Amino acid sequence: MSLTNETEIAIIDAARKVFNSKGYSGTTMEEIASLAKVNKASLHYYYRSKEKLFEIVLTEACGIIKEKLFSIIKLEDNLEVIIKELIDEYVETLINYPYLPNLIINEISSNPEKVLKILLQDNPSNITVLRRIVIIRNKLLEGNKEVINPFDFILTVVSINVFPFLIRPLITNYFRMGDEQFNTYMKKRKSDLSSFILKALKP
Amino acid sequence: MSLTNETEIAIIDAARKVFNSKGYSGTTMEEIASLAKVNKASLHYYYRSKEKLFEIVLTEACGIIKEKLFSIIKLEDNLEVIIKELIDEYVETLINYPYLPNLIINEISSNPEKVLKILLQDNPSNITVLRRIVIIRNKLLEGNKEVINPFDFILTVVSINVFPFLIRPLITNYFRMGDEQFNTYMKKRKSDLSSFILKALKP
DNA sequence: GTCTATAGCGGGATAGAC
DNA sequence: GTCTATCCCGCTATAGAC
Repeated sequence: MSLTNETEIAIIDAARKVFNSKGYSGTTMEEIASLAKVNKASLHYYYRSKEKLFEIVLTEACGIIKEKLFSIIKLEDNLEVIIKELIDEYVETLINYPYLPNLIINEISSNPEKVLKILLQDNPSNITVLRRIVIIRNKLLEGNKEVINPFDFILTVVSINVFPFLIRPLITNYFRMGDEQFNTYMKKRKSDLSSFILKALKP
Repeated sequence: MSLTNETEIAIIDAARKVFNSKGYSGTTMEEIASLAKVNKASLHYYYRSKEKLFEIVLTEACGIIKEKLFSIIKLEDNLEVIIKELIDEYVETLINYPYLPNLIINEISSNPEKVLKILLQDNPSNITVLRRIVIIRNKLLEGNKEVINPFDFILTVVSINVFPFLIRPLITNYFRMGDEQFNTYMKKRKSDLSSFILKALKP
């Protein structure tokens, strides 16, 4: 699965897009093939089945989440830096990989155990997320800021960052904006959010 | 479509559940029928087609959103009361109608215009949401609290409340909790959230 | 109004030519 | 490695008995 071949890449690229907007059962191999500009049979030649193709897209998505969004925060940073980096990390990742949220949320509602398994594999103790929580807890305690528990805090930050991307089509449609405008808005929102959150944590 | 009939209700109840967890194309009429304990042909007898059945479930869901989540805030309340009520409204509604978030999010990614249309119909100027934004803006200004623009503010509050319900299966699986425990957690979180947000708004 | 049987088709998958 | 043709299952939908 080295993806050196042009056709292979074209298929995966197309698969991501279609799976993202239509979900697993909503997409047809036909549609992926036509978007990738290859023959339907080629999909099976390269990836055996629809299931396997989806598996690859899903695993890849979880990989990005693990790599980009579960990454450990540096211990030496202060809370302000940590929050800014956390928000930055999320917004930039979701702008670069816009198909991530829908893909994962869809799979969570039909196969939560599967998503959990992929997210935790090679990492059975889920060390990075737990460490992140612990580090944040310590930072909160340092400043006597423990009005909120660290899991709640992470959940809140993730919610604020991910949810707007989930309802992006609604927002862009309502305000008649394009994707670039939406991205600009989300980027601008980063600094507003971090000052909002920091203020909430002040003792 | 008066839903006086037991069978009719059983079908709709089943349809909501299946459409929620599997999405439109992931659900089969067969599955709805067996969950409702009626014959497959009865679904067509009562609702003509899968499409029409889904339409009803979707419209009903949007109706709940309009009625419960777009409702106008009382002008005379202060910001603290408004925020508490907003959060309360969301959490209680999502606990009572757990299928709402997935259903809508799914449809947003495939048919954003359709969702917008249903949400705005009988309400073309989208007056309640706009009024809510305006009221909150005024309340923010009263207290000199305008660090955040009111649309951002609404988006943040909605994100914080809705997102956890979207990843509920992940949370309940990871922490090995049941739905009741999850609901208790979300209820407890209400007061934490409102003090968190209020703090963030302090000048 | 509820059942069984079946029509009809869309879509995943494969065979086999090139 | 890429194409066309085709198989075949599963699903929506309907006909028709009861």
